[in-house]
Amino acid sequence: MRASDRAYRTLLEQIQSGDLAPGTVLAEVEQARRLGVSRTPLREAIGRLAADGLVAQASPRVTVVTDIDADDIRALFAVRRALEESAARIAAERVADGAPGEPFAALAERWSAEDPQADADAYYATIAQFDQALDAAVGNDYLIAALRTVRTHLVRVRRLARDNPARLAASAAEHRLIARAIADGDAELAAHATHVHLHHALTAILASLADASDAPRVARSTPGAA
Amino acid sequence: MRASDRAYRTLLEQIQSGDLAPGTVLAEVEQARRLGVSRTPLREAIGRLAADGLVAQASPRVTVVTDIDADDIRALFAVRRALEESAARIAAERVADGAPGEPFAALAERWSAEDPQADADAYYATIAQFDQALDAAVGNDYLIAALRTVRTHLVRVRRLARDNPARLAASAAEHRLIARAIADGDAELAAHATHVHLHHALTAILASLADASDAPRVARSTPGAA
DNA sequence: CTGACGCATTGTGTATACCCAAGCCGCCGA
DNA sequence: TCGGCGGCTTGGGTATACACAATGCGTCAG
Repeated sequence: MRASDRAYRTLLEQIQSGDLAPGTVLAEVEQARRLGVSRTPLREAIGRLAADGLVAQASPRVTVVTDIDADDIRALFAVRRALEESAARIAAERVADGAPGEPFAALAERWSAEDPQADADAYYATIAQFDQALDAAVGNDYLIAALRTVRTHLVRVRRLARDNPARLAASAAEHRLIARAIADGDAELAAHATHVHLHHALTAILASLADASDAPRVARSTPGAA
Repeated sequence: MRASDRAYRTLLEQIQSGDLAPGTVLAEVEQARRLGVSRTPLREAIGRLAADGLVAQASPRVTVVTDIDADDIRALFAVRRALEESAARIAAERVADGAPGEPFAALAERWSAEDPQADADAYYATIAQFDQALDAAVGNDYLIAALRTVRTHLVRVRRLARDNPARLAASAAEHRLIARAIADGDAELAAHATHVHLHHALTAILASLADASDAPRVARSTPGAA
């Protein structure tokens, strides 16, 4: 693998996981030394992160990890709603038009069979499979690229708002409906179920954020509302 | 301005204008020499173009200008529909919620007053102003970034499909309705009028493409159907 | 004559050196 | 003592040198 790819993946992971907190300054020489690559591939990695919106130029000389607040999450979900509703609708239409619906039927089965107590990691792994099936079903590179950007940011949002088991179970049920609708070729239901799911997801995330600001963690990097 | 920015702008312009035809191989040393910059900033420019989807790695060693066909245009419009309908709806909602609607009222006026015989350049200049007003009204950086990518590709699509005066006049009327709906804060009308406009635009473009393949230009870079 | 192997060439990936601009600190003058 | 100016330091932008890998062509063997 190329050094620039390694640098990108490493920085992406560390930003998404919060190891590199929002506001952290990414100096080229320092990061290059830390990641064991030279400045040239590191610059390319930072450029890609900037294109993703995960870092930004605070001033002509300093690049910082971008922050994400409740307004960002609302804005992100507005885009997500637009793209995922379309994706669900198109996928269902294509299934109705003869494309294979088995992957979605299988996922719907997974979500009904799966232990609702399963941990968040298993849940998100299944979500990733669903996303992959959706991408394959829509077969639209432009849409996939746009969704990829949204998902990149979404990883950070999920970290900000830890899910509770009840929400996870409800979310699984919502996804079961979406997957079933796509498998059945019901475009309108797939789109509306997606809308409903995203509404609940956004509500839960914002509520979780409000809780977190009421009882902030120790060693919180940003001052918060407290 | 930075050398990498100059290289990016120049290459972007030349790809969008067709000076660099689809399939053209972009070798680093050759392009760096041609644009009068060194390989380092040129690599950054090519990287940005790759992120935009305007160039792609055909093989590990060759980067080529991507092609765009009827299927690409349909895929692009699927994304465009999702994003612009949302943008129009959100803009109208925000106007209804107290945001200034004057820019859209002024644009609606422009489109009703404007000479329907006006040339395509003037038409697209007004469209650009409308896009700018829309971006400002929605105030959603994630949505704006996604729309920016779509518009980047759209420039190439417009070049492929030369517009006729009748379509330009009809399109102006469609935009007048959209702008009025936003100015009036009518979100549903704004979204549906956008949907209708994009349907007509896509239909006209595909028809124009079909005409063009019936009577291909001389010196056409790709063999075409003829 | 054909196919495979090896060498040469070319171009990308990476490292590094140089240059310039911006920010900061200290000094001087008011 | 405070404000402004100038130099120094630091870091990003660019150019270039070097290394490696892939591709293409030529040659040799079957």
